[in-house]
Amino acid sequence: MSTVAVYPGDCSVGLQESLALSGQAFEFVGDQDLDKPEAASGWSLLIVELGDQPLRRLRLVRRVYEDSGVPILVAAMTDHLAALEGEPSLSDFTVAPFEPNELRMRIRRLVSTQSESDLMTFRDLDLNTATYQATIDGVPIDLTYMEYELLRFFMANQGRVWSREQLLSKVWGYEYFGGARTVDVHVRRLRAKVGEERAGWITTIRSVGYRFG
Amino acid sequence: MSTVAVYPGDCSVGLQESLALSGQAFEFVGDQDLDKPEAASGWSLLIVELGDQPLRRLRLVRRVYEDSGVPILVAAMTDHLAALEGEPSLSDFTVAPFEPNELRMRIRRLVSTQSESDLMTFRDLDLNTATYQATIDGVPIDLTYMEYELLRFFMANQGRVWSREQLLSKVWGYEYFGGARTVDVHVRRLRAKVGEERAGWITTIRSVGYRFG
DNA sequence: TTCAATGTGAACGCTGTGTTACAGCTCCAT
DNA sequence: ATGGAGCTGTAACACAGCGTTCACATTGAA
Repeated sequence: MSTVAVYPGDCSVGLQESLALSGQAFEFVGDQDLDKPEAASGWSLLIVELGDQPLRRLRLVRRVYEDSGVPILVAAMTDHLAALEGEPSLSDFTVAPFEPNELRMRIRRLVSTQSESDLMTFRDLDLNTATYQATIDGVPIDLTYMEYELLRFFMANQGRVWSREQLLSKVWGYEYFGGARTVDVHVRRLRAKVGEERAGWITTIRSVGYRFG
Repeated sequence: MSTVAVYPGDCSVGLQESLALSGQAFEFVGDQDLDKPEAASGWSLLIVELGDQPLRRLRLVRRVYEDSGVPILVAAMTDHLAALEGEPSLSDFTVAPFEPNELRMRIRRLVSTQSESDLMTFRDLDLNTATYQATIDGVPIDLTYMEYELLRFFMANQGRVWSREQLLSKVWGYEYFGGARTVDVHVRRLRAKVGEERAGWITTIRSVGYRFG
């Protein structure tokens, strides 16, 4: 599920060194691994170095991608870039000489973000600010606008106490005139929607305010 | 709609040369351009060089992305890579020294994701941008021009919420002055034409906007 | 015990959205 | 020109969802 595979097993020394320096665990794979139909199912990413067989390896890339849909990072020489043009099967590419920092970054982008979007996380609660969706353990919960905004503020500002007045001005807006009890009600609804076992994530600090996390 | 913008206008010589060699047309923009709220609506890509103000420019990147959703390519130094970690607003990045071939490739990848291929698909709905036809399960449905454009934008930019203002500027054009309710009506017409069971593909996010997929 | 602060449930009223109708417009055939 | 047909934007109305508030219950501190 989280294996980063590298092909071919005997890839260039430059790539090997950069991989080593990037601080990631890898599994080097050969042709026999790629031929197994279920091969890619355990991989979160496949890195393919074009090396001296760019066209052959590109065909390979295309096939593996179409079979498995696994993200593919191609390590190429400058001369091979033209061949990558319009190739839909590669998720990203990098050009020799391979630099550890860049490589590490590209790997993490591909591995971490299956869906490339703003994501805030607390335990098993995710908040996607691009899609305006909240999920618990992957299961979406639907929040109303204000519930969402309040939760977002809490998740972005964890660990400290916020008074009702502060919350009103920061979440509802500076110009807002309303009773402070409004906050209470929204906190209550949030607690209810995230479920009983998570309700404690929002702590009440008596006669002060609320704290998340 | 197909302008590639570069910020800052006085970017490094190395980047300028690579841009020139990459054989693409550019428009160099400054702060005043980015401050205009509808600025990015005419761009298909924004290239930002972090230069000597990495953090400030990263904030800028984040703001522009959240306002407009335009793809952003960051040109960075190796030292700045760590700051890009987990930044959802950047679509891609490249590391100095900037190489023309690589740059050109990354630009084309980003531009072409937005100006989609001839055939776009979502579930059983196909959009053939070459023939300007939409089909459900192979059966053609006829959409008016605006319905078609709206659907095309949605399919090319799935999964993220778009406010009515963003849709107006991105689908109708940045120079457009019109009531936001226009969007509602067109969304409704689209929903009606794709059929009841598919109407839910366009989700209404109350007091935010719409999301497709 | 007593009082203040907070939890809880329900009701009201407003805002945003769905829906329909229609007027202006372009385009095309007559 | 002229008529009609289709497309688009806007206004008007209806309705549902949601935020706010209130009343009452419960908790916790003095």
